[in-house]
Amino acid sequence: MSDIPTDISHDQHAVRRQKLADMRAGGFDPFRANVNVTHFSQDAKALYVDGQDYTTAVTVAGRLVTFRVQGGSSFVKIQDQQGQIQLYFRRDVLGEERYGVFKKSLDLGDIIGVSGSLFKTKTGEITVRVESFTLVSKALRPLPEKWHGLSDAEQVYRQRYLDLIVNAESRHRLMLRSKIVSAVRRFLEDREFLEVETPVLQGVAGGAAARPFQTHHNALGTDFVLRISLELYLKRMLVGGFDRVFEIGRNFRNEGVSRRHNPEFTMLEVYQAYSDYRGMMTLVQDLMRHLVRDVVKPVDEAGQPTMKIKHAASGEAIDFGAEWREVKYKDLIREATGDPQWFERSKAEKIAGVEKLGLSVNPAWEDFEITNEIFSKKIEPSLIQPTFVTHLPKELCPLAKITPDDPTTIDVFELIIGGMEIAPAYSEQNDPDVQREMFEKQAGEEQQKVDQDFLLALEHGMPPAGGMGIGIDRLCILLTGAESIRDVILYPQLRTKKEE
RNA sequence: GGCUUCCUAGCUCAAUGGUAGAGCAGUUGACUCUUAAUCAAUUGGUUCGGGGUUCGAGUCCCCGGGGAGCCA
Repeated sequence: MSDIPTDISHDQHAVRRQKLADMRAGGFDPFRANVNVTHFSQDAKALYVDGQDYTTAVTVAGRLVTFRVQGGSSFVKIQDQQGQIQLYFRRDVLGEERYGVFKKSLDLGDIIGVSGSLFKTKTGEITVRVESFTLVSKALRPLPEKWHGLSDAEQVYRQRYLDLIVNAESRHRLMLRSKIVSAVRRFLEDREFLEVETPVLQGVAGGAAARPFQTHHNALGTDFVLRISLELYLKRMLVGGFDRVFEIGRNFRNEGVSRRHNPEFTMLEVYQAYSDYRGMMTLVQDLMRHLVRDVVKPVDEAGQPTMKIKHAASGEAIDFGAEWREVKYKDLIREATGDPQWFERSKAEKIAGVEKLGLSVNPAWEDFEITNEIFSKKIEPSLIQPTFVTHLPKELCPLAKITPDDPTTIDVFELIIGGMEIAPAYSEQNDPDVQREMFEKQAGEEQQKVDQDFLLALEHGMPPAGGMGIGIDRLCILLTGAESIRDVILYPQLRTKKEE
């Protein structure tokens, strides 16, 4: 049958191709076969009634991940979306010929469907005793090592499917991401938020300060940029009378790649009319606690439900259940510099102060940029427990309302968890004249970057509103205890490999 | 973009500048309740690519490719 010349016996690809060729020569082509699956693996196991062996029939399918042949009986495991299930093949059940096919033509990695009945083994594992099986896809390439899995980072990212097959942690983490996104949708829909979709191709990259990707539309003869933020189009929805809207979508920023940055990343933005930044505080806290309690469901050492998740980078346990700290930006700066009069200091004094903290700044920077260097380099990374930083300097964001009793700050918060910015939120600026002034000041020489169409929309009247953005990737880093954004993105951006 | 570091069999990893090895996987055989099954035998290498130093390079040096970490 499988007459494999010894000179290819070392080449697993060649051996598998030979097995496929033999099968086809024998009249069976796995790539033309299929199976009518009745259950996923765990659902099938749940059907088993204790003491009632061989009474429940199931048809399950999946990838062969364990292969243990011992003469006339064999145990194998297949893996599907729900996990693994053990199968028991016996010569006296299947007959000499089919059992021979099972032993000779199947390999680890093949995808098979089997029909049989459930029983429990001596060691207590619910197993399918196979009465018939079909190969429905031949794996021509071998799986990575069964015990250590795949650990080469490059292969994990470039061939994520292999990582998902052999690394249970990755499978679990990336499935958890799906569940988190789904739960965010349901949470918002339950509160009457409408999900909308706004343009990715935009004429002006608004809503944030970042370098966009450029592209071109041939038929329109127009240059476009890929969006860097969802903000300005969602606010137009508020003008249009959609009072509670959100979008979960991809943003693109043409900047560095790091453990916390991927050029394309997923943002959630939420806008709620007649709310403000304080309303967003309640919303995000409720959302995050819901995600921890009902989706991530962490347990402590004793196996009891907890609201704490271990922060991979610091090893500290982040407690989502405890009261979240709220602190003003300026107080954090005064605390970090040990200078109660920091904001009254001259620029030269500020530069000296920043350098005393071991940071270097460009003397051409504005005062607020110098101060903000302390925030982003010293303060932010140290805020591991959930912290609302409020009343940021107005220069940091042109889209928020000025604080009524302090014209130098804005009514916003920045939620920091695990040393990362997770969610900024504002009381949204809805005064078209103030907004125009802020935009023009920010654009400076580049007035063409002002989104005039958005300002026109504001002139039609936007209700007062609270708005918030949440970086979904970073949220997933936190909630899954991942170390890098690449661990929560299925296909993180890598260099394309050049052919020799 | 800069600095540091890594790239060895399908996978996970070894190898003072001196004959490239192991485990898993593969191949052949034994084995009808295994759990990283076990037992016996056995195949498998352009050491990322190119150049250099050396009697001799996986190892040292240079150029290039890719990954990771830190920085910008």
